[in-house]
Amino acid sequence: MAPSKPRVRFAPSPTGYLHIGGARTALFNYLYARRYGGTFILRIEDTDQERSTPESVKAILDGLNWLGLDWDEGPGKEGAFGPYFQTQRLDTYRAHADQLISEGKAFRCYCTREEIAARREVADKEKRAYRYEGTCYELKAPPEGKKLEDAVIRFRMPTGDGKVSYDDKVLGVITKPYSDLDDWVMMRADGIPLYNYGCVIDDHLMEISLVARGQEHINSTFPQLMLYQALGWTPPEFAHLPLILGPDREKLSKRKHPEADVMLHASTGILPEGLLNFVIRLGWSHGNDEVISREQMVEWFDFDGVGSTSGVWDPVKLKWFNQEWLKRLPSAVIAERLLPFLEARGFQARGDARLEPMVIALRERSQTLEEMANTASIYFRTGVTLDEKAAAKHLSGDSLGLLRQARERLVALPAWTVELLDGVVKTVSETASVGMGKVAQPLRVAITGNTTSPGIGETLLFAGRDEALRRIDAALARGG
RNA sequence: GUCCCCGUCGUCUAGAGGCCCAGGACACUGGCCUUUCAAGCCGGCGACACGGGUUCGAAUCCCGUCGGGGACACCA
Repeated sequence: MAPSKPRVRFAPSPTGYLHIGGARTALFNYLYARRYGGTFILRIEDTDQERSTPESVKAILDGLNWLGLDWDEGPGKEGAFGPYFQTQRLDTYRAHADQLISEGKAFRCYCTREEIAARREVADKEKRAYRYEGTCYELKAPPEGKKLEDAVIRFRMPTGDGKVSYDDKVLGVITKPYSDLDDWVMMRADGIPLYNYGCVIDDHLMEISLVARGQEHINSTFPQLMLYQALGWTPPEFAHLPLILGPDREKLSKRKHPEADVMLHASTGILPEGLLNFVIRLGWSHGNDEVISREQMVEWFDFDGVGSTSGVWDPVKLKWFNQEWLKRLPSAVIAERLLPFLEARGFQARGDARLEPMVIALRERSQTLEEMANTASIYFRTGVTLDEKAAAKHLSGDSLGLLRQARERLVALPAWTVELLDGVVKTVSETASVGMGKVAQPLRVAITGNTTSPGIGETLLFAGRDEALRRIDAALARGG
């Protein structure tokens, strides 16, 4: 059942950053290839002259690299089926188009866009699919006033009441009558192929065995299928993946949804593991499993687990997944990834002994690296801003006395460890016959400026001996 | 408008005729734990769009209705 050595591809057009929908398409293709020992190909569909940019190519490669979705063939990994940029394959498209024309399966069309639009309008009004119907079919030479270079190349749709259908790996059999299809443009006058054309030529020549892409492409698979037929080629399998919808229930798009940008999430401290885990659960499942590692994804992924209903982007659940990975990944790894966020806040924490313990304490209280860095900043900074309400409640009256007692024992400590630090709180509270909270809270407010933080021993440790004592003194001074 | 796809808790989903008066996760919520906040643990709320069939029996199959989304370019 499982195809041996499938060849699959991700074929983005470089017209902006890598977006979430593309990332998921890439992920599914990647996983399928990895699971079955196949090949994952990255092909750049840069035929849109107006919108394609080298910067976008870089952005897409960067995005895939950040996600860890490495390709076997494609930019930077030239294989036997290159080149992998469509603009470098123009001769190939031209050659096949010429062949199709000579066989009467495609034709040069000299009509203006206006003429086409007008006729299409008439067809719409008469409630029938637009068909080119004629005039250019039999042309052996350009009509008066036109040149060969003016002609676009159109596919000549068979007439009659035939049907095209295929068995989608996700949706099952889908059929479309010929009468719904028109004489679509394969290639522009300047020799640039259009999507449906370039895609088929490349998929076949690159020996793609399965095309997995978003459901927005369902309708374009029919003209593509007709082309395979005309060329006498066996089409690959197709799997159309459910769409990812924005909070407004519309397809996640770059224009309307900022969260569609993969690297935006990187910048807010989402881990690639978290993003991938969230995204794979949108449209794919393996029983009730939620938190899934890369290894398990590779082991479990297949298209029979892909659902057919679109999923809504849920930033809350994304963060939950992210925290799960924050908690699961080795603390050293998280520490390393946290560094840039600390640097952005002006702190050089590399090599700081407090870093890893801090990660361990903070990852249970943070959903993103950004949150973690913000909290960690409190300890790296010099001085602290006290929250008025917290100070009023915990740095007044009896609390001040307890704080002073704690300070005396703290300075006397032989070493600054969590155990000894916690011990001080315990001793002071026992001596004064009060609950530990009576001692811990004033300390906490003095150190962090607020009433919430990790355990008091850790909090003191993170601030460091000198800084902690300074903050306590400041709090004491303030309280009178 | 035409064509295509889809329709289980608010959201992501399990479910492939009896195991389901529907299970898990997020969120929300009650409690436990506790030096705070988290984390963790225990509990609660909450859905098979609707109407017809088929069947001894339907969330699961068929038809219709309604609803949602997508595609209709010399963009991909």
